[in-house]
Amino acid sequence: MYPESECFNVAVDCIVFGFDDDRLQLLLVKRRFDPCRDCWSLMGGFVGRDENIDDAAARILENLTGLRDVYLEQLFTYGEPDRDPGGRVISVAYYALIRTDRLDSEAGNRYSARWFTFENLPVLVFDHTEMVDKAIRRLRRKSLIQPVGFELLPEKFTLTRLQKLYEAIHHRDLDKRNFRKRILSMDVLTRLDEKDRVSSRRGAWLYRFDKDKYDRLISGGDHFEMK
Amino acid sequence: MYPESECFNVAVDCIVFGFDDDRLQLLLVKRRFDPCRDCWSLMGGFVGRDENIDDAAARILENLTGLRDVYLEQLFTYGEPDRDPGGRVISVAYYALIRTDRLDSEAGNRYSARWFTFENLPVLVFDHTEMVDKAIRRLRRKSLIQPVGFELLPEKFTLTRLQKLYEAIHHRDLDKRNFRKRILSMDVLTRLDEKDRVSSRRGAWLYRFDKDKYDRLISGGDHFEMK
DNA sequence: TCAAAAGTGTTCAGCGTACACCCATGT
DNA sequence: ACATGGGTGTACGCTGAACACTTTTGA
Repeated sequence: MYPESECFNVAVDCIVFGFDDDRLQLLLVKRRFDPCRDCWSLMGGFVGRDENIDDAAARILENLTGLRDVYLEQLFTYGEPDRDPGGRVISVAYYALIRTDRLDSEAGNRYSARWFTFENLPVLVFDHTEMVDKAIRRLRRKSLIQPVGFELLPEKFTLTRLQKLYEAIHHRDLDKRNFRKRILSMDVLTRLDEKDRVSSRRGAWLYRFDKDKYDRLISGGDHFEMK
Repeated sequence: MYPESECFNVAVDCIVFGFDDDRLQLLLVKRRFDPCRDCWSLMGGFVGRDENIDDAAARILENLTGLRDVYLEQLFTYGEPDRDPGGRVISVAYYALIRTDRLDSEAGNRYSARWFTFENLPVLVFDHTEMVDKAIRRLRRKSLIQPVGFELLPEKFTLTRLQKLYEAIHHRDLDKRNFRKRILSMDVLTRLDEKDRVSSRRGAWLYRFDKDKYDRLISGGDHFEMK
C-alpha cells in the first residue's frame, strides 16, 4: 500500500452472453441495494484484497451461474468519478460467454437474475449500457477472426444452429453455403456420427468443437497480415 | 465509498511510443523511489480522488512530456496482487503516440526519461514488459485498419517516411508501391505543394494528414465485415 | 404427396501481393 | 555523368459474395 495515495473501491462487472435458439441474450440482475435498488444491472462485485481481477470476475460469475471454466475476457475499465452515485468505484468490465443449457437456475434466483433478449434490453444502471455496447462490438469483431461462440452452444450442435448464433451476434442474415464453407474451412469442427432429429424430419448432422485444432489455430497469430 | 469493501491504490502506466527516423521508440523513466529505485519503468502515477482515469493518464503524460492532446488509448488493467512489491496497486495501462519533434525535453529531464529503441528495451520493473507487449500488438492491429501513426510523425511528412514508420511498427519491410497504393487509397492524406529536399536530391512530396477525411473513415465502422 | 429443413458448387469481382524500371536533381 | 532516393503500373491468385436447386423423411 502506498499510504500517501488515494484509495478506491474496485469492482468487476460481468456482461454475460447466452444464446437461446435464435436470440442472443444477456443475463442481468436486479440490484438489491441502494443506490438504484431494483434496477436492472450487470452482475458485479468487489475485488478482494488478495484476489487478482480475473479471479474476482470468475468468482462473481460463478456466484451468479454456478459455472466454472467459462469464457471470460477483460473488456475495459470504467472510472468516471460519478459513475456510481453510491460512491467512487472503479469498475473493470468483463464479458462472459456461457452455455445456457449449463446454467444453474438455482444460483440465478438468489440474485433475481433474468435473461433478456439482446435487442430488447431494459434500461441499465450507471454506465452499464455503455459496457454492454462495447462488449457486443468486441464479440462481433472476435467472432470474425476466431471461432468464438462455441462457448455459447451446447457440446453438440448442428451447423444451422451455429449459423443462427452468428446471425444473432451480428444481427444479420448470413448465406448458408458461404457460412458453412467458411466455418468448415477453419477446421475446428468434428462431425459426429449422430444426427439431430428434433429440428427437421431429415435430421441434421451434429458437430463438436475440436479444442486441439482450435488451440493450434489461435497460436497461429492474430490472423492479420500486412506485407 | 462502500466502506464494507476493500480499497486499492489505482495507478496509470503509460506506454509512450515515438518514432525517430527509422526506429520505433519507447519513452521510459528511471524510478526515483523504492521499490526498484533506479530501474527502468513505464511512466506512471496514481489516479486522483476526483479524476477520471483518462484524465489521470493525460495528466501523467503531460508531466512527462509537456504535451497535451496526444493520442492516448486505454489498453488493459493489471491487478495481480503481487505485481508491485511495494503494495497492492491496480494499474490501468494506456498507450500514447507522440511526435518526438514536439517533445519538451525539459519535462523529461525531471524524470530521467530516455528514449529506447523498441527492439532494444531494457528490463522493466514489475509487469511493465507485459504491458509493452500488449501495446505493440494493439498498435500493430490498429495500424492495419486505421491510419494510426500520423500521431507519430511531424505534421508534414513524405510517403517514404510514413512507410518507414509502418515498417518500424511491424518490424518488417514493406513494398513501396503496394504501401503507397494502400495508404493513398485510404484517402486521408493531402499532398502539399511543397517538397522535402533533405532526404534526396530530387525531393519528395510532403503530405499532411486530413483529419476530416479520417473522421469520416472511422465513423464508417470497424472495417470488418461478414455477409 | 407435401411441407420443412438439410445439404451442396460455381461464378465473379475485388483486393493483396509480387515484381523492375525510369525520373529528377545536386554534386 | 553519376549516385541517390522518388515515383509509378501490371499480372495473378485468393478470398469473400452472390446465387438455386435437390434430398430426405415424417406426417
